[in-house]
Amino acid sequence: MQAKLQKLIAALASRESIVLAADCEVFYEGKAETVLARGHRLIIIKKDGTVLVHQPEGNHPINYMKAGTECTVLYDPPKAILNCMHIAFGDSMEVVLHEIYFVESSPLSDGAKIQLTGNERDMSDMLYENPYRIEKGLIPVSKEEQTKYGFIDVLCYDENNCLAAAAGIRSMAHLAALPSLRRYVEKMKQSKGIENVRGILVAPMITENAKHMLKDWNFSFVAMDPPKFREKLKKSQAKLSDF
Amino acid sequence: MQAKLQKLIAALASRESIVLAADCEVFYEGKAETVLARGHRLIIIKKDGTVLVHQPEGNHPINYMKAGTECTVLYDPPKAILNCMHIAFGDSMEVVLHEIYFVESSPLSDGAKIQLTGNERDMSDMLYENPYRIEKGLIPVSKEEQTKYGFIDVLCYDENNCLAAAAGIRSMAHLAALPSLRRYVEKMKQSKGIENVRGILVAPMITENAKHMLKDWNFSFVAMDPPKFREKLKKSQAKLSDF
DNA sequence: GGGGAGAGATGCCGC
DNA sequence: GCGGCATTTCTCCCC
Repeated sequence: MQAKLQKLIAALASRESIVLAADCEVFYEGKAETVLARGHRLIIIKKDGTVLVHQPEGNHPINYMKAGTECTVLYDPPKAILNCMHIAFGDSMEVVLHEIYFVESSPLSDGAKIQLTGNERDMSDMLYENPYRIEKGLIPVSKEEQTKYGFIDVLCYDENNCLAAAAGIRSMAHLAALPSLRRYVEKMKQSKGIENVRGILVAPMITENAKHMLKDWNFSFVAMDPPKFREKLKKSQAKLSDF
Repeated sequence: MQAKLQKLIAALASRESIVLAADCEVFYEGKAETVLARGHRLIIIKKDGTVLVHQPEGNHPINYMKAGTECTVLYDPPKAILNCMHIAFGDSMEVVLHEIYFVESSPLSDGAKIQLTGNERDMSDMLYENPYRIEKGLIPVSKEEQTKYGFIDVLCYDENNCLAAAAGIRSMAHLAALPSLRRYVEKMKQSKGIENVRGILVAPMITENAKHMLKDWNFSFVAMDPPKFREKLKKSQAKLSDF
């Protein structure tokens, strides 16, 4: 125990990335309060002060502290205490270590950023670039307009010269997706003094409740999948072959 | 490299909890697609098939695979490839290992469940048990009614014998919190054939937009903090001292 | 820094 | 399994 604690204390001082496996209890107090009885866990301490406690199953840390946490170690035989405090957030976590199985650390460095495709931004771009996929004859006017009342993806005129606001959701469209579209349509009616502004929700799927609410408002739903990386890749390759 | 790979392969076969620190690239393909350039990371593989890739800073895994993932290792000098597949989800992640700094594993077991207080359930209980904190004269009728159109915390009659639906939010109340309350109030009006059903949102804080929307609907807002562990403790101690 | 909305959200519960 | 909703949500973007 003492040798492993020494290793842990040295690693904390050096600000390396640390992993330990231990039999421990955990107590958290902050935005909520939690108690976790004794069990075997992995504890990760990052150089920015992030602390994660992971059980041997499940995707999520069972307890965590965000970046900026200060960790101190107290040896109180036969147990040890890892004390984690985040002063600014008023958060504290206490890990009572009954046994340590291993401690490892390494001075990791990583500046890479992840590149992701198939998200809402790609959906929005696709709607603007291919309005015909929403409906024949649509002419885009503006894209991704951030208003005081919400967010709209594409504002268009339809073939009857009627204003239409289209909002895109990359996955299942729930009730929560609707108020911003509704708010925006209402605001357009008022500010332009028009009676008829259409609302169109574009998503691969929609829940029954959301469908009912759309019907109540006389809004439309258009089923469409979000673009994926391979499609984008194909498209950019096609463009290259044009030259 | 080869010795550490052997250790990794043995640990995967034994279904222990594994941690490795490595210089690696990561490619994911599934619900979206991601590319992560070379850098130093911690990789955690749990016995249930959860795989987490953590950069040396930040709370969240930069890449992950959920429980049920199958991992295989391929040695392709001078690099190695950790291949992670989740057939049922159609997800795959490839970790290209350029250098391994350490590999550790341990047969962790943990059946403990976390106990949490100060969440939305506690908020709901408090509203039902102390309706006077919302408004004088409220009489609770039902609690946490799950309806086809949404979720309501407490349904009451007020001192004028008017139906009032109260929804509690434990933190900042956003626009997204409102549609279910609205839907519920509308449904109550229709089903009971009543003109006047009140909607009350209870939360410690509310955004400006949500406040405006409430005003449009003639709903009320009541500011209230969620209960915390210490309060609950104090209350239960007070109850004990009654005897 | 606060507010609004998305996320490869995740996880839980209810039907 | 789908749907609705909470989460110590977290993170990004924009005012």
